[in-house]
Amino acid sequence: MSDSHDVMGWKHTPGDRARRHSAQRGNKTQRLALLYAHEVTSSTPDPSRRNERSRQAILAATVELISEVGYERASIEAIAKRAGVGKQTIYRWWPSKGAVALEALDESLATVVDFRDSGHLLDDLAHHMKAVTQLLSSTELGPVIQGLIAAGQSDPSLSRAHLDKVIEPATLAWQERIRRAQASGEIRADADSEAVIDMLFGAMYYRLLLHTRPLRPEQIDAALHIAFLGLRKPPEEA
Amino acid sequence: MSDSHDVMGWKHTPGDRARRHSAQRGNKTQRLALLYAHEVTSSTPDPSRRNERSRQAILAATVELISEVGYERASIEAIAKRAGVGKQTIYRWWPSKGAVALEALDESLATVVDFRDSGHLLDDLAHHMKAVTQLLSSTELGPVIQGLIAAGQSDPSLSRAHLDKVIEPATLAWQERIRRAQASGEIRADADSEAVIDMLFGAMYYRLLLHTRPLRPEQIDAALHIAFLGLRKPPEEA
Amino acid sequence: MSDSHDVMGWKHTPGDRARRHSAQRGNKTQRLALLYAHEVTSSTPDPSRRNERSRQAILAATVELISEVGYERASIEAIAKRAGVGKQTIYRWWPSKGAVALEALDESLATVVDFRDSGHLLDDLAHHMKAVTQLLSSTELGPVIQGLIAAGQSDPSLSRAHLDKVIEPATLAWQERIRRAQASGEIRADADSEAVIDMLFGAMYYRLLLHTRPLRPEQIDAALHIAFLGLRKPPEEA
Amino acid sequence: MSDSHDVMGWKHTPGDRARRHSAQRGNKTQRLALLYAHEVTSSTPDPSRRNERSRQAILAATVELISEVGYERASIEAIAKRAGVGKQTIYRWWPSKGAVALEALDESLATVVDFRDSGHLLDDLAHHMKAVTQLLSSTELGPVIQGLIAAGQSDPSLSRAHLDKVIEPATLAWQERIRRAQASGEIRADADSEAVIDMLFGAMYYRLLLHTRPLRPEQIDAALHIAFLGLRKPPEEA
DNA sequence: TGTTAAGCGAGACGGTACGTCTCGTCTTGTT
DNA sequence: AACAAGACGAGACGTACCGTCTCGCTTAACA
Repeated sequence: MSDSHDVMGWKHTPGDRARRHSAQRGNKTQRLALLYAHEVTSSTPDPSRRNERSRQAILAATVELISEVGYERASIEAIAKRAGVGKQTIYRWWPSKGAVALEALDESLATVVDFRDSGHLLDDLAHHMKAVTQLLSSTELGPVIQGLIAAGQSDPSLSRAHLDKVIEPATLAWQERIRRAQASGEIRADADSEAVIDMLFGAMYYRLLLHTRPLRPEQIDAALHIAFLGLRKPPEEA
Repeated sequence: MSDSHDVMGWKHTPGDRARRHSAQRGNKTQRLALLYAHEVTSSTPDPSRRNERSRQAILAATVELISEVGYERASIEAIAKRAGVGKQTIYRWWPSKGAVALEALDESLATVVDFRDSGHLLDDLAHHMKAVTQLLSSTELGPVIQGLIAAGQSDPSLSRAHLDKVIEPATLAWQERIRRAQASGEIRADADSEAVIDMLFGAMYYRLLLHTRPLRPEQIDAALHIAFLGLRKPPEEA
Repeated sequence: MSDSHDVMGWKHTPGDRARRHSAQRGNKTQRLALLYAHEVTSSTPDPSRRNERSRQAILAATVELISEVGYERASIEAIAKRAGVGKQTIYRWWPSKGAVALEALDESLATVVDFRDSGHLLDDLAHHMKAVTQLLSSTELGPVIQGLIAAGQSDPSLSRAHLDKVIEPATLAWQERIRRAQASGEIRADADSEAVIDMLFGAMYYRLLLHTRPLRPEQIDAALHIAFLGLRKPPEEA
Repeated sequence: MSDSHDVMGWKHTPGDRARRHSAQRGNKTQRLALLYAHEVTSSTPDPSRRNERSRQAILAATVELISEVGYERASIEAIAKRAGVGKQTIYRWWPSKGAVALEALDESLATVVDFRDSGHLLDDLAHHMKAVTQLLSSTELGPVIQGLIAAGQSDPSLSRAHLDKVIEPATLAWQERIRRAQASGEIRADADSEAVIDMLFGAMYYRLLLHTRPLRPEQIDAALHIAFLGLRKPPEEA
């Protein structure tokens, strides 16, 4: 199971690797995995023999290079050279540059983006969205994310993986949070939670990808202001 | 002036071409342009001698190829071959594949997207946004737009040109329209018109580019519903 | 005809190129060739547009590199770099490193090896074989020839081309010469001319390829001595 | 001494292995060898622990693969896989593919080629050369020998080993035999025995390596006919 | 009405990067 | 410690396109 190719073409499930390295060698999980060994194709590499040092060097080199020369011009060849690694070591574990970039992003992300429930939806949304804004504008990961989305336009499996690992975990959590706020009467009940997310996150990504204006935290406040009060003329002003 | 390179690197101003072709050959405007010929670099081509048949063939081949094999895999080499044209004829008039795609998009666009003012902002927005949704989801131009935005992530001049020709004309018009609605008291006055556009258009592009869910007209209604009423619990429900 | 692929996979007949360059542009031969243009496949390059400077640079770089680092370690990549040429320019005109080496050898050969008929077979053979010996021992072309024969062991078409262009023209001429000497009564009539060539040339190539002893002109005299007198004990000594 | 690297880079002297296997494990010869162990580098493997089954499998797989796909395309990787052996097991005991092929050839050879002295030089030469011809033309070992000589062009130590193990034992023996025939008056005394061998063996290898014509036993007779009688017109015919 | 200069179709060119292959070494766990 | 297995750094392979260039040809504007 942990060895089989996933939708993205990855030859392993990156999460398993982390678990492996945090566990004792030769433990039960390891032996269990061997029972499924017959399921894998002959060309599938063995994640338990993977060189963690190389993996880290590749991920680091990827983020560095992309932030230096941009996503497009960061070739796999250059990444390998910078990481002091053979090209094949990249191709062995990832199906494309995008997959490497996504894993690099994923690793950096855990610590960056939070999710908290203070009981006040708007405050929490503002806090989260400002963190995301900062991430998207950052010199390091901003270009990685832009490049990832760009590459996703012509690589459905990369787009899918990006959704699964990065986008949906957050959006689904927020949709759930919104539905709870509707149930508790904190906000109106007839709003489509998915549409709310599309609008709030969309506003950020629209600026990021269309380059209309620079992404700024103030934008978040303006957006939440509108989302909360609505455009309709307030009755008391009538 | 019509011959000088613009921000995108175009060797002509596409608009001039249209004007040229609607005018008689050899008229005064033409001759005037030649007076300025000494200002341009020696390699600047003469738009008055351009082969319109080739230009159309290139634009058509570009849209066809992109919709068939995707933006990335539609190489300039393949476009030239499909159009029955030499590569140099493309490089002579456009600086990049993206520039060709943008011009192709621009030509197709005029007829597709409208802008009307019925006096009812929400209705007009809904009408426009549904037209845009249809465009973005279309088999022909959808991939062109996606590819254009993707390419824009690593080509600022393309992104700029896309903004100038396609995005901003619409968004600026809508921002103006919103401000008029605020002035006339149709909607509340304290909403940032730019943020409104970011949210509404962002909601569409977010789905288009992140591939969370297919773009649907119903989504537009849900978004406008939220934008108009807001999330705040209506006082009468309290 | 002159444009079609030959046995070796060459995209042209090298000889034609020479003729082309010695002729006036746009002459009859040129126009005639166009009549046969429909015979060539779409991917066949057009020899009349070939860059002679590049061709010469490639051939020179090939010989240089091979004599410096040996045939095996002279990669096409390194040849291209040394010649200041794109790899594709090599692959466009030759099917393999061996083909380049063979053409380089062929061009150098014309001036090197002679064929003369003084009326005295043994003298002429000695003269020719010593020239060949010198060639095979030379620092420049020796390694090219060794490499060519080595590569020919696993590339039949290269071996074939080597035979056609270099080996057989000489051996067939000598076989014919031997037969004439038999007819004229200069040497005995019952010797198989082909076997004679195999033995004389074989003696040189045997040393070259098996590395038993260095190739030396004296060896030629010893071989011809045996070939002429034979091993049989002369009757007068009995 | 038996453990030290030889010219070829072998980590053992193959002959010792044979001796070892014919002896009881742990006998005196074995223990004696160990006394010299300190002379060898730390990475030198211990031949007494060598797995003979693997060695045989490797040699067999090598000959098989080469005869199936040719020398060039028989990679060490493929040989290891076919032999059911780790790559390191090959690299531990041989310095190159050629060394493996040579040992495989050497083992097969003992039984194939004979050397006899019936007192009639020409007959014995004919017999031996026809056996060699058969060997060189065989589907199994022919390609091995061709490949070995080809590889020898860019690997002097392989060429040297080939000479030492295969070529020179035979040629030296034949040179000696020829000298005896000269001493006994069986053939003329002024022929260079080395040149005779070069011519007779060269005739076979020339055909093998240059691919002028298929190797045939009849060729041997023609060659010996010439070598014996010589080309000179016999006086009695005058 | 012939001259001439630019656009054109075609495609060769010097390059870069691709994704694959094999090399010879290194690492891991088994025998 | 040799072994089977195979990951690793290295780098060449042959291909696909890039953007520039050069070649004849066609096609106007001018002379």
